[in-house]
Amino acid sequence: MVTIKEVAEEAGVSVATVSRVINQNGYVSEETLEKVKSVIDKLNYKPNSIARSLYHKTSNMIGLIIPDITNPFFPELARAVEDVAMMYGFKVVLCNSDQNPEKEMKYLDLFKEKYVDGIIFTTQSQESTVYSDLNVPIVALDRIGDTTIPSVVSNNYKGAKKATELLLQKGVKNIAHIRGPKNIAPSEARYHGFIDAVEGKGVNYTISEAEFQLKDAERKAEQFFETHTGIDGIFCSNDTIAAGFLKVALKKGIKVPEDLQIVGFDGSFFGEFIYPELTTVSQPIYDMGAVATRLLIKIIQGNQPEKLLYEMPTTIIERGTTR
Amino acid sequence: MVTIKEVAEEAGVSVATVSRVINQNGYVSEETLEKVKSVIDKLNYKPNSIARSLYHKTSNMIGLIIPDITNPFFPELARAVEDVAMMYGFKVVLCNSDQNPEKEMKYLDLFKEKYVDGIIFTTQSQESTVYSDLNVPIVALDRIGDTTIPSVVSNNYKGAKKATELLLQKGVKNIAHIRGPKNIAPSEARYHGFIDAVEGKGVNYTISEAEFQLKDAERKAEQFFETHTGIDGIFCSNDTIAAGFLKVALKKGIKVPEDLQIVGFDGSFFGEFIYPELTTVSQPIYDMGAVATRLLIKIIQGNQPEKLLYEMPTTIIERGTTR
DNA sequence: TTGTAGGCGTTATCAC
DNA sequence: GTGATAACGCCTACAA
Repeated sequence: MVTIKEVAEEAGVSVATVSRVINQNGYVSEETLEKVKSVIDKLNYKPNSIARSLYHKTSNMIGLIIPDITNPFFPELARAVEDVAMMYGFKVVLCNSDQNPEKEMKYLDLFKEKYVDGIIFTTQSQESTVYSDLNVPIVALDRIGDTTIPSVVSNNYKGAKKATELLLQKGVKNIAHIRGPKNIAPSEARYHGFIDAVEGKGVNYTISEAEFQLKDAERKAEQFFETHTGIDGIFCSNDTIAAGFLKVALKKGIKVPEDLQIVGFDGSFFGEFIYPELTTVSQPIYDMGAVATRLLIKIIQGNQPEKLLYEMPTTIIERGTTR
Repeated sequence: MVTIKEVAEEAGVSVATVSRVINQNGYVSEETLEKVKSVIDKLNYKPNSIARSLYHKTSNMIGLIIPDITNPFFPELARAVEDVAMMYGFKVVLCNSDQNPEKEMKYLDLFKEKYVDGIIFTTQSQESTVYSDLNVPIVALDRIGDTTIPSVVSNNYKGAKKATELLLQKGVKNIAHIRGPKNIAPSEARYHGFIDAVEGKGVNYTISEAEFQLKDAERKAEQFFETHTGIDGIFCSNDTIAAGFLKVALKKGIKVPEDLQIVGFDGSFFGEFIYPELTTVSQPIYDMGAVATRLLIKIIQGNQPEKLLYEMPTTIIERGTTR
């Protein structure tokens, strides 16, 4: 690694002058400017960002905490964060928390040590690690509750309500909702959306529960179809659950969408991989990541956010599992 | 952020002593040890890793370059790298190169600036950015060609051969291979595996090509089924292509696996999401990431790798798309 | 317009 | 056993 000192020597000037050239501040004569620039090129000098960080207490890095990159929801989100951060000259450090508060704390410490300029975190669980006193700009993604932190979420309640209404409007008479885990905020919101769509409408409905995992969904589906008959519409709390129920239904010879209609939630890419293709409530995942990142950068740059809650709209994508 | 100096003052000792306590080297009397430790706890002092990096020219960070985290192959890989790195006290910076050499170079510069201790890169294209002269321990994942760099790959050739032989053994008479792009090494290796399995065996075979993307695969599948009749077995270069072909086949009312058998490659998670479940050649993705990371850390710690090429075995997972 | 020097937080060498 | 102190690479008052 070539240092600023070497550049200075080679150019026959002081390090201060080189520094001025790099940072384009202070006075530098045209002549020395050219000279220094050419030496920088010649030596392929790149300022050491560690040293810079030490001085500025800033790193041009954004820390991103997600539960698990292996969960299909997050790669796109992470990608959006990276892309936008990149555009503004920030780098991203990505960490998987596994919803484990200890791991989360560990990463937060890491971030502080590394002088990250800001943090975006996505954690669907409701137990709150302490984010308030860490004195770094922060934005929450897909999380509600902590009303003091600027948040970007999609409208889970409304999306779920619309999805349920779609099923009813398509003629479903006996509807089921397979809800997600109780301690996960979006799952809760979707449940309420469903309830508010069916309550008082004179339709039969039933509620089951499954984890956001294929294996568990399949297991629950097996049980479900044995104990429930006559169900002709299911709204699942996410696409993974929907995929599990669809699979089991097909295996049992149930005709989809003729005899059973299914709607998922998320707009995961794999919804198009399966056949019939999954009708789903699509979240603007990439946009959510992009909005959150822009918001964070704004705060980093010293501007106050205009509002604390950014609710992003969901859209229904009608595909093969509804008529 | 509380600094070593503040701890020293509070404890009534010099920074040198505090440093000794933190790093557990040099002599410190039992008494001062206790004193300093308690102050560290009380002030919740964490050594600043930027300052450490500056001194040590080391960062406890590993740089990971992948083409695109949005491609289902990579999240698991990234996860493995992170998990193993974590176990050894390293952090991971993840970057998406989009197979773009410029972006790659940019990240490599970033890594050098940040004193990363080592780099793992995965790039399926064969054009080689210059990795040799960057003077940082490096390991290649899923890439062949540059024989000077320690590499971890799965046995694409052998897996493809086995997959093809499986189809033949299941009674397939008219077999097709949908190969991946020509400039991607694994796709090339799988092609050769297929060829070597069918050549001279007296079976009819045909070759088509598709991108590793669902939309393109579907388009190619539409064309394929129109121009080819009597095909009763297809080996696809990856699971995404297989998913596309399966979808179109089902749409056309072709019975799978009765009239058409399909085998994919990768062992992507979504193979279980579709119905019938995809028979596939599974790569030990997580293990590949883990092995590469351990290898890298070994090199970082100054040990020479025993060999330059680590070939990981593939396994066939027979599921619903074969009889 | 340019250079000197102190400081960012930590570690390691060398005195004491 | 412990404490100054120089050094890591860079930036910026302040001096010249």
